[in-house]
Amino acid sequence: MKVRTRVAPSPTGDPHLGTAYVALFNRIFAHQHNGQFVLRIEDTDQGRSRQSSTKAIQDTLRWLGLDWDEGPDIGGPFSPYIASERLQIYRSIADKLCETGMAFPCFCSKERLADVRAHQRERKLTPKYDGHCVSLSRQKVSSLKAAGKPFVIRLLVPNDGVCEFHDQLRGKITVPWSQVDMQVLLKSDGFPTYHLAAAVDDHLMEITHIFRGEEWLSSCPKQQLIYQGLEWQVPALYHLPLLRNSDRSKLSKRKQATSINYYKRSGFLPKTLLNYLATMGWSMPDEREKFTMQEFQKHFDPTRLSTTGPVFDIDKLKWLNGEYIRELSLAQFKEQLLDWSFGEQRLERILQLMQERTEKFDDVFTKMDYLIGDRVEVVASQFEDGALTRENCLRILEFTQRKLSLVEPWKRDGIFKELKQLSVVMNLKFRDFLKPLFIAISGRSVSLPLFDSIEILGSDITMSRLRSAIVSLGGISKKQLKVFDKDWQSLHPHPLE
RNA sequence: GUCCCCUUCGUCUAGAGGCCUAGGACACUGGGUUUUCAUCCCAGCAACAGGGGUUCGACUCCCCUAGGGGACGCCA
Repeated sequence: MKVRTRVAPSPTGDPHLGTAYVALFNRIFAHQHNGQFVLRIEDTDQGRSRQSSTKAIQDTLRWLGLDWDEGPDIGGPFSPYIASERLQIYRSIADKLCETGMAFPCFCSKERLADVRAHQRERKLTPKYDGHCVSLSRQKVSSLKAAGKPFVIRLLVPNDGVCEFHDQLRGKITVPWSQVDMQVLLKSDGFPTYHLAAAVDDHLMEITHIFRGEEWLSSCPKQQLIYQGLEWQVPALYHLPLLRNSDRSKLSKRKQATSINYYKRSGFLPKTLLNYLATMGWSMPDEREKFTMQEFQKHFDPTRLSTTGPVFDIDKLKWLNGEYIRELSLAQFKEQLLDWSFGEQRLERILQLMQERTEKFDDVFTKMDYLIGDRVEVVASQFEDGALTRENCLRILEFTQRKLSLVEPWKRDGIFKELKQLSVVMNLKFRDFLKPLFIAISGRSVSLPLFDSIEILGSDITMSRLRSAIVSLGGISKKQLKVFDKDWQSLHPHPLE
């Protein structure tokens, strides 16, 4: 049997560990069966999709060694592999679904929908579309369209009965249709939603097996409806457990570093990450935990996949990485270390800052240490000797995180502008405002220029240092976070997001 | 709130009815090797969520409860 798998990330934000996790299993399974592994970019959200993110996803997957047989940059027999270049396809499928009565145009306003959902929540019902436009007559539809009224295409979902579908790891799953929303398939901007795009592309690209996150389990009924409406064969579905934070919630940026680049910049080897990810929810028959991708491919067996959500444990990741580091030859160690520390022009960037601040060569390395490796651990007392209270420091660190998460591109001048403006609206002297940031970023109150440092470190490391500084200061309580949220709102009358 | 999924040491996991006195790994603790540290070696700590069934026998099968997670968007 011909096996084809895919990973279909949306290019929003930083390349996520979850993407690598899912890509790994899809790729290994396809290659184990002499099949193809496809990378497809689902940029179906015009508002949030970024070109830069598409590139970042490809770069990091390649860095990990998770390269693909067909994809946006290398093409393939089912080109194009970018959703936004396939709009015509989705539209014609959506039309087809409308013609056969599997879907219908909906002219409801967002306000009305929000209203309906609010009422349903009040009455403790599952919030979903109320069927308002289901039985619009053809004449009515064409006159509304002619009048230029914006509309979406929705999937028609049965009122009663149950949906049955199959997950390879969990077996038969049944969901009452009454719980399934009449999902939008085509948005008013003419773009498909992920549900439509994924179903259509998977079919047209002849995808046979899908390994994806468990978060998609509840949308299976909708997808199955699309498949059945078109008389398409549903691919074999394997819903992998979700990677978890240490508190067992779904791995999230706020609680833990989720960006693959963070792990790269922290000095983990690609093979460590792949090996570790492979042990999340899967185990070798002989229980060995350290293995190569060749060994993984040889022994991978989806029936050994477990369904409980594994906590992503950095301690164990560090141990594994140590194992791999120690087995490097000295030459390899040297080469890889130098590339990691000074690659990508980093040394030049740093030395530019260093030269004018240097009197003797032996000053250099102690001053730039925090840009190369991890900074020293910070303690609360370091923040306390200035003009700011602990709470103010926390507020600055927290707001800086929020500000920086919106900065794009990640360049010194833009970062400066944003933070300068933040200090102004916070009504703080810039000097005072910067103090906790110097400590958080460099571990010292005096260091190389802050904004250059932040640019050189990159967003992932910067964010993690800010987060770690917040922890060192005792963290932000729920109550405090509420206060901060309010303050943040008042500083930004026109929300940035 | 509703629906769906999940439940073995703190964490990752082995376990497909008797092999379980529940095994391994990380972390932690103690000891040994080593000029220090790290590595390495040895030892220790530590779990079947609870309750009902089924069975001669349940970590393994079924049900209930509890807990955790996810989904409920013109996000993916």
